[in-house]
Amino acid sequence: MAATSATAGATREQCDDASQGALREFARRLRQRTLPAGRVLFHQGQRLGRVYLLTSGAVQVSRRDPQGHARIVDLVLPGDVLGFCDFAAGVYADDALVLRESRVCSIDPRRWPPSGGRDASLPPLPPLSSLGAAQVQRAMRQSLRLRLRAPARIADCLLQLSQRMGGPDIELPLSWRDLAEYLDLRPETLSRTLRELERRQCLRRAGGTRLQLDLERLRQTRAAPRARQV
Amino acid sequence: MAATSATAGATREQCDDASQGALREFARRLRQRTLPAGRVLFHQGQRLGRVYLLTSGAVQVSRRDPQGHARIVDLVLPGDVLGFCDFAAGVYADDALVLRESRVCSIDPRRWPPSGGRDASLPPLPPLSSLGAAQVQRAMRQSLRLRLRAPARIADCLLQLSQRMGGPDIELPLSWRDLAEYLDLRPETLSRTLRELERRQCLRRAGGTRLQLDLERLRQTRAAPRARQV
DNA sequence: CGGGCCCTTGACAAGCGTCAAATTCGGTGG
DNA sequence: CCACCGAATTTGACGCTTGTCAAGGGCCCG
Repeated sequence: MAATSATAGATREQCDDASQGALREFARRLRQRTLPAGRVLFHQGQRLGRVYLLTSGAVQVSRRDPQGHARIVDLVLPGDVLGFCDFAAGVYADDALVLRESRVCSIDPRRWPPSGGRDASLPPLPPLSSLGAAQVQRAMRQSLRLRLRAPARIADCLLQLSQRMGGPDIELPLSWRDLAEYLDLRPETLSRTLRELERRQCLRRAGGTRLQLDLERLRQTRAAPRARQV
Repeated sequence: MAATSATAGATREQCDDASQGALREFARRLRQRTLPAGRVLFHQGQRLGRVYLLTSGAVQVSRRDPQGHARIVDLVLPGDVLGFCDFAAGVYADDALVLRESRVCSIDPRRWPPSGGRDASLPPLPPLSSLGAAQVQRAMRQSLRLRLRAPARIADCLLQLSQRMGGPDIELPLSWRDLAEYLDLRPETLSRTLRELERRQCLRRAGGTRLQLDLERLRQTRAAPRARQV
């Protein structure tokens, strides 16, 4: 049972992988900029000028709630699209902050696909819409993730990170505190659950936010049913 | 405090309203089909042919989890876009089921904007991308909703329904059981929380899934902080 | 050295899930 | 029209998960 579930999870991952890989492939044919950590890509309320495609590094997207507290609503990893959700409104609804030095393609939606991308020997650049589709997928995955219990929620997030970073040894692009906020957990709960995952040998903490993951055990944790089956 | 929060919520609603209203306006210029309740719009795994725009009725989107249990991941209301998330993959990832007789515009992404829509006296039809942006917005709202406690989560959902249905008296397009599943609550919890909302005079149940809402009180419930502020 | 922030741990409480059972409701057949 | 069935909903009792509060340790930086 756990085995089949873990397999199904792996299938979903591969699907994600394919999509991200394709976007990264396309990104290679575009002009990229390198941005230092701490740079702000865009502010809430700013007029929308660009849609971004991340090829390395990490970006966080946060939104102020009515109480004025900033909530991290999205974590953008290599291969992800950023800023698309504000396309229709014409105004950015969130703040985007570069967490680690990142390489991004800055895309002007009005000039897509770019004329520089015309090369008959290569497959055509995807329509702008398919970039949007990638962002819907990410938002949907976060919705599904929030329906999991703390251990599975964390496992799903770490598995995604390991895919994008390309290996089982990763360093988080944000603090534990911010990761907790992104996963809608309290820092105390995250800390306790990590200890529990460590006890189950799903991962090892190697100083700071560095982690060594056991992908197979993490998949089992993610696939563990929310409760005893009826 | 509660007042400002409620106001901020109203602003978000108006923003949503504008976007949905715009899409509905555009939909009026397209050919529409009427679909009876129970009709399946598309199946998981089916090759993607169309993107849909709903102008009346309601559609649910569900996905099988690894245990084979269908989870309702999206509720599509008038003015919403449907099926866009599968654009890039070319295959539908979910099942879409018509809950109530609905009118939909069926959009072929390869032929957009349609030549029939060319009329110099009207504003141009929006790019396909902006339809995608609308769906990202919806997925993001569901993510934010799942971060609320049960009473606020239900209040947010009911407020959205009342907007789209155009008044404080609404009839849910799905059963309580399915609404609970959509909101990631157990039916028991939904039932108990509804009783509590009724006690607070946020709503009255008028038989079956018919409801009379007190929008102002619901906004206050939604805006109530998750916990005592530090 | 001192202060502040992040992370951790413990104790406790609240919220929600789980189970079991009662009740309501819609539809069906007599 | 009424009895009956099954599914949906409701209610109660209870327990697990997570949030909350308080306190302490480690680390960086002034």
